[in-house]
Amino acid sequence: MSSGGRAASSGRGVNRRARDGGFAAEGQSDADFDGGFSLPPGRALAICLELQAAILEHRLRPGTKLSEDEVGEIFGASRTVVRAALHALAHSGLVTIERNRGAFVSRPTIREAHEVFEARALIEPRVSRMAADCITPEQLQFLKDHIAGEHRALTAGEIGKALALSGQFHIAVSDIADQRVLGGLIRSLISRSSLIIALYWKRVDTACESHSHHALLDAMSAHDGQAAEEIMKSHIVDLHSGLDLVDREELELTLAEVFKV
Amino acid sequence: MSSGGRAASSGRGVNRRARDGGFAAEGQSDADFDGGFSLPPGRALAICLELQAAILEHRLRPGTKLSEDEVGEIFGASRTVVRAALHALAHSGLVTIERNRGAFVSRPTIREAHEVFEARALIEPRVSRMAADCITPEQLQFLKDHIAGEHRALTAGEIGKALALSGQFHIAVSDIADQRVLGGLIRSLISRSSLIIALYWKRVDTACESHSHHALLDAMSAHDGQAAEEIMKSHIVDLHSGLDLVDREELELTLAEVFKV
DNA sequence: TGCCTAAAAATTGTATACGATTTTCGTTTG
DNA sequence: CAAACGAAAATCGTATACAATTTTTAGGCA
Repeated sequence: MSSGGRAASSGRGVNRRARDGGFAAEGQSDADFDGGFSLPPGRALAICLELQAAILEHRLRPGTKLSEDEVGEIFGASRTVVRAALHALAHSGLVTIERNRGAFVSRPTIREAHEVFEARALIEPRVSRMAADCITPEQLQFLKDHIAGEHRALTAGEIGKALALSGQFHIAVSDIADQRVLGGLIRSLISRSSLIIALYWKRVDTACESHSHHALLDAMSAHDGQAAEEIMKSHIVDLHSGLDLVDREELELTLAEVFKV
Repeated sequence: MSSGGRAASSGRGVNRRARDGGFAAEGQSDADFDGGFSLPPGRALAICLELQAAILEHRLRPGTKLSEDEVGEIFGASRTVVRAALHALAHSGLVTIERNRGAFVSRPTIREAHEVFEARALIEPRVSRMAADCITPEQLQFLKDHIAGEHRALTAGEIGKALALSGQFHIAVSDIADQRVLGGLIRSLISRSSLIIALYWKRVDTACESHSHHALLDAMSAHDGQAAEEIMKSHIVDLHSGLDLVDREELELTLAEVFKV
């Protein structure tokens, strides 16, 4: 059901009252994890993360309808909490809500696709440079393991999972740079990138992660900010040019089929 | 409200069903206007915009508690819709929600303040350049009128309103650049900037808008993208350095006092 | 057959009710 | 008198019920 373990978490939340308003929590290891949604922990967040994972792994395709009743039945929650989850996803851009019509997995337009990758090309190189300047050996190892995980998923044929991990790599980099504001923006852009890739990806085979991510890792291990910036820039430009940005119709499969009918 | 002409667009909402998912509406004159929140039009959106305006005009100070019952009573809505509004504001960063404790106007930390203005210094100059490249005479006039409005509010002593208008100027620029993705990011950053200014502003007198905004206007009217980029960059750096980023306690006034007791 | 109309079904929007958690405040006790 | 305890009040989290809107479907008519 839930993603993480959600352990006991003893005396947290005692003296971090209103002081740190708006800013993500301090020590989020795996228990409560906002995930970019500004939601208090609870079932709504859990459903959010579950749906987000499904969308990011391309198990839910853009355009799929997310009926409140249907989602509620699948996750055993009432419409109230499902609505909160869907609204949160809508704010993050993964879902589009139309009045009196319901929620759908967003279908980014071609224009938005261009803009998203142009925005990433502007923001992420800067963050990569910052990450390269301050990365620790432990973080370096973490990224190395992460890439290994990507590779494993790819060779196992789980390309949806591999793509999701590829996105998480970029998020991990921004976490290392310890830039929470830019990190939040990047998170949002990467989520939308996942939808764009689902719709407009041209060549599945392309080593979208391996080479560039490895090169970035090398630059970062050498603390070469300049190189990291350039590599990230060209990496994103490559991703952008790897898209086939033309209209195309698609058949949408229903929600129940995704979550093991 | 909106930036440029952006005409009527007659039969809207008919054949833009799921096709343009996730992307802000096309011809939003002033009726339905998402305002950055991905909410369907309705009372929740109305309350959102009302509260946002109050926060951006510094009539609601950071730290103020936004009780669901109280907000509901003030706007004549049930807690259900108020909750949706508060959650939307939370996602935009203006409000912080703590489980079982309620919603508060966010109190950005000093660190977040730095990051927000660094992010703006990265993104907005680029957008300014794009706007300078494609601005039309009508849009130029619109900005000119906008600045006049700022000046009017300032001389009338309505400094909260003046600051809000100053933020809207930056949003108008990004609308002119016709960059919706970057525009959305900028919107979010400017909202948070307003909170930061409310908390950490040093000198109220400083002509935070007049000079820089005028200079930017000149550059744009000459379609000098390079100059526009540099002016915006130094403008934001100026704003950043105009902050007094140290901790300070504040007395928070209640919600009812703001909306005419 | 094709199209328009209207009733029925499905789905979302909103309000209200109840349970869980937190906060407050009065009382007790060392 | 101060600190600690506990009950009452306030507030949020969630479920359910009803109203409004949309979509679908059945029927009638040219």
